[in-house]
Amino acid sequence: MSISQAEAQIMQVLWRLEDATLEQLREALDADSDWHESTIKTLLARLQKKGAVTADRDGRRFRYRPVLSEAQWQGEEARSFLDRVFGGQVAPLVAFFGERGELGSKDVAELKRLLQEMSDE
Amino acid sequence: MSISQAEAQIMQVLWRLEDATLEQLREALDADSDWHESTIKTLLARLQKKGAVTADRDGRRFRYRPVLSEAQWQGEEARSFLDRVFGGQVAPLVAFFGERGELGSKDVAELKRLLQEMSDE
DNA sequence: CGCCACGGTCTACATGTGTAGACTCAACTC
DNA sequence: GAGTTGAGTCTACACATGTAGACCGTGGCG
Repeated sequence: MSISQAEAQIMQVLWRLEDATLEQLREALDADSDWHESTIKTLLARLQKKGAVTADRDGRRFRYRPVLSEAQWQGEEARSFLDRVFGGQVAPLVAFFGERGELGSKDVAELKRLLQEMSDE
Repeated sequence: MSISQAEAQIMQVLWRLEDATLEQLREALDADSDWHESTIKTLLARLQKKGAVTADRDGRRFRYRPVLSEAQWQGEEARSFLDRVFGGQVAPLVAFFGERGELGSKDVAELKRLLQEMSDE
């Protein structure tokens, strides 16, 4: 099952903190979202139901821990995005950004370095 | 306004054919989807409402033509995907696929060529 | 020992989306 | 000229999602 955008925001925090209580989540999310506590609770419940996080009792509260890893999620998202929008190929995506001049020379250099590394192995 | 996944499938056909009647769409879509005619009609109506296609009368039927271009759509999708999943950067995406060994040597070569071109300009 | 607060669960509701039937209107056929 | 047929419009409905209130149970405080 795939997780929604709002759910992913919760996951981002969990990936960063490794695990967290509701309170920690509330604090962490306070910065970039203005969700009510209730909303966070709902999203957590949905994530549990989807099997993306587990909740282990820790005293009176629960400690939420990601089950779905960030890399796994990124992989799924990237795959479905590329398939949907760029026919499953990475090169056209890069070409696309290149053509639009959205890759600065620094990005180009960085990418070259990456590719060099890859072909060295 | 953004278009949904099913709507994008309709657009794919329109981008390929430049413009099309309902019948042509039905035929073209018959291959990869098993939508009822009604569904196609609904999606077309929604796309018109969103301003992504126009319908010009051509005799008794309408000729649908894309307003939203494929490149525009790809750009929006790519931007939102990268922001959401890879912090807005292309390099981490490429690195990600690289690490997972999902880039064959041919892909790497292709990407290198692209980058070479870019830095030549 | 009873109460309160906080965490957790249930319920709710609007909107978008996938999917499709029902209805209508104009044009081509006989 | 009237009926058929296909194109287009309206209505419908289930499910996911974003957002949030109501309620409930338990542990810590006084």
